[in-house]
Amino acid sequence: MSLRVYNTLSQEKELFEPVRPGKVGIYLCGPTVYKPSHIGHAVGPIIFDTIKRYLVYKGFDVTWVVNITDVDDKLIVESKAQGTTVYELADRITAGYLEAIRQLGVTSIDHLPKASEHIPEIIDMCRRLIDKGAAYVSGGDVYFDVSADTDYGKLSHRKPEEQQAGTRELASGEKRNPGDFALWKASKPDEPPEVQFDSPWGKGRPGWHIECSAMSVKYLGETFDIHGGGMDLMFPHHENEIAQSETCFDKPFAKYWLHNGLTRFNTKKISKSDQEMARKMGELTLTHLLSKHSPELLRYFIISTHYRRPIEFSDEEIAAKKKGLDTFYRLFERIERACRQDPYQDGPTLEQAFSSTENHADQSFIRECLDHQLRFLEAMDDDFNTGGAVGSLFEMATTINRFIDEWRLETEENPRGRDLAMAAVQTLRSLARILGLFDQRPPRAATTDHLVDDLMDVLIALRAEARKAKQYTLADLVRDRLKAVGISLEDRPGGTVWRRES
RNA sequence: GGCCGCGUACCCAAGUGGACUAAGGGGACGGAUUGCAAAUCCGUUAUUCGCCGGUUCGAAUCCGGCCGCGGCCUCCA
Repeated sequence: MSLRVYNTLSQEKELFEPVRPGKVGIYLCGPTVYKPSHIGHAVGPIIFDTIKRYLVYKGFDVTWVVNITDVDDKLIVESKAQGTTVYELADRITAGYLEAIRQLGVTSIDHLPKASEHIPEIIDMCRRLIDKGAAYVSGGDVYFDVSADTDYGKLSHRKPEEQQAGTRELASGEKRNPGDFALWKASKPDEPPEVQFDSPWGKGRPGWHIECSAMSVKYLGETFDIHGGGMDLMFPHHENEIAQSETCFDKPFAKYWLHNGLTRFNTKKISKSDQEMARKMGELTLTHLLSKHSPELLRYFIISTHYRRPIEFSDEEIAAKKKGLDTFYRLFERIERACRQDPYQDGPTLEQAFSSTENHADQSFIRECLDHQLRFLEAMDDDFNTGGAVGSLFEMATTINRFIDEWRLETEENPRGRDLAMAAVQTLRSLARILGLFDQRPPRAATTDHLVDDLMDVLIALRAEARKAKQYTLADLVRDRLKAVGISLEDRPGGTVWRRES
């Protein structure tokens, strides 16, 4: 099977072949850390974490870089407004961002370079561009000369002269062309000292795009495989990165450009600065969402749609997705009861344990599960189609549930059947882990107070007595009252189990 | 105005030239199971993929036009 990825450069799906055989370099544009991260900021990290996991699964040696932009106009404005320093603000926001994505299972980032820690590299790159005649100094600023890049616009498929360039007034009488962009910005007198760096052109700070070019070269080389980011970054940010880097090194920059769709609320892009969005922003913040929903649910919500498609965020949709996730949690609980083994403990998969079985009844179950596995992998090979992959996990869950039903594994001793079912669950988990799901048992929503467990045992025992005596009114009363306080009872073949609804 | 993306059932969402079935989830309805529920399983819920044309033996899928929604061209994940 071969991996195909959609490349924004060519606007079609291409066969994925890394620049250096066996090795893959990925650069993802991270946040500018001036305000708390929102749900949209989590999409890139979650998708690319999944992409890296899949590439590693396929045997590639992957290096993944996510930048932190901590020197920028917005940070200067915001830190002043808050009466703090640029770095205090940046550190605080960065910490919140990293903690949020860590909770969301984004664990595979290799480097998290900060712009402020790469000033020498940035200055060096500016100097090289000036030496090449592709950039010019003007009043302490350094601008990239867009006309020096003959194929400028190839990523976003637009020509600079066709844009509404006249609308952009900026304080840039010094630019030769309206399309030229700042590589280096001269410090203004009122700017905080911590963002005034020495340079050959006087005190100043990096422009917006240059840090990505400088840092990607440092960690991934002049040419690397995958560059990612939100679709809103295609122009001008990514376009300018290409212009700088390719002009500087005379080599192709990133081979594949992957752009994720934007998260929307009420059909509008989250982070848009209108009043309605401003009012809603607090609720769309990662910190707030993580206090309301489990990280696994948020990750599953994002992963259940193809990454290029825009996602509409709503409480209704989150609630619907939660019910889907519960299907898997219930299956794991069921397996645990039937097999008296922890399904979150890694064990042999079907392929590992039952590759050559003679039993006919076993064979059809194994074949069915492996067929779902194949579908999962085919979906992932098709431009990381996580939505399709999730679908095959549901089908595998149904297959396993049916097997448990048909073989009555919950009530009848059947060691072989239980081994098969457990191995199938391990197969499912081995795939889900590529998506970053079901790696660990989700923490119990309730308090872990043993008194609650003991009291529930008492109630269930009393209700069992009532049922035995056919006092169903009483038995149902217990169940209804518990339901009202958020506890549901299930009378299963092996006994009554209870669950706290969260 | 230019460039880009999206439009599949009640909702979410795969599929992007022919097979398998237009996946899967939520919801609703019916059945098995259950004392009744819950959970689980089985079945039903798109003869049709925004609209109109075209190409083709064959189109949700390719081409053209139109309509609707959104993004970018200024800071954005």
